[in-house]
Amino acid sequence: MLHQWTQEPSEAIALQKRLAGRVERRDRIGEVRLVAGVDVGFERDPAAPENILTRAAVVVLEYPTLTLVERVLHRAPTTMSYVPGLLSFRELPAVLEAFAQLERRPDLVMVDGQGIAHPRRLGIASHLGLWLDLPTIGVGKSRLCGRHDEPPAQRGGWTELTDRGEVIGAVLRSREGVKPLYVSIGHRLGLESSLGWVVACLTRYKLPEPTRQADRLASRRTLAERAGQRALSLNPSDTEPT
DNA sequence: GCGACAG
DNA sequence: ATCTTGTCGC
Repeated sequence: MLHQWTQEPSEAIALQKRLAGRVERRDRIGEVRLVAGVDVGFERDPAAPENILTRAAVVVLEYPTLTLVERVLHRAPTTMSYVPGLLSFRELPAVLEAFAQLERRPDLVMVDGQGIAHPRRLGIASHLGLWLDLPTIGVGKSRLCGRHDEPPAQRGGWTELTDRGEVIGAVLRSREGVKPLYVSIGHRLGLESSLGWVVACLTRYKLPEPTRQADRLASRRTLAERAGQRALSLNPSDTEPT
């Protein structure tokens, strides 16, 4: 499947403004048995180091056991550079290709990035939710916009993330002693429910299992890179043996 | 005009 | 996001 997305900032912004009105901020979700996690990473093309490849990772976990049941890693040429606020236009094409390769359709999707906690209320989690017509949640590791107080120190504590007089998300302490997570509505789930699902998928780490597993897959070193690392640790010297 | 700015 | 080794701490 080929998705030729707009690379024109003005067009992308206009589209975001139109789509934002279609995002559903209330619960519209059925029984959850499969939860997906999405994350994207980048790597240099081994064949042509001057080119950068986008790596879209999607994992599907069974709920509530959080057992991995499926995973897809899709590589595609990177078409657009990173522009704050237009992340989905850079990463979604590859993510959609990955979803197309999935055998099972998840009931809920957690995305590494913002949902409506975005200048035009259409972060990558919301954009993906609309495209797939699935409930989604934005789970970001840092802030794009909005203001907030420091969330309580204990696990599960959270404070509101507000912007222009509107609550656009929550800043959640997913683990003690670590930077909080930025949770926001993606699509078809309210904020309280979104927080509930994220907390329900937390184990012993900072990230909930869906995005943590997707993270591992997206940033996993390639076989060649791992071979290189082994060579380095065995060869404290400089050049690689040929 | 001056900062801020998911990944 | 990615480039990168060791290091401080539970």
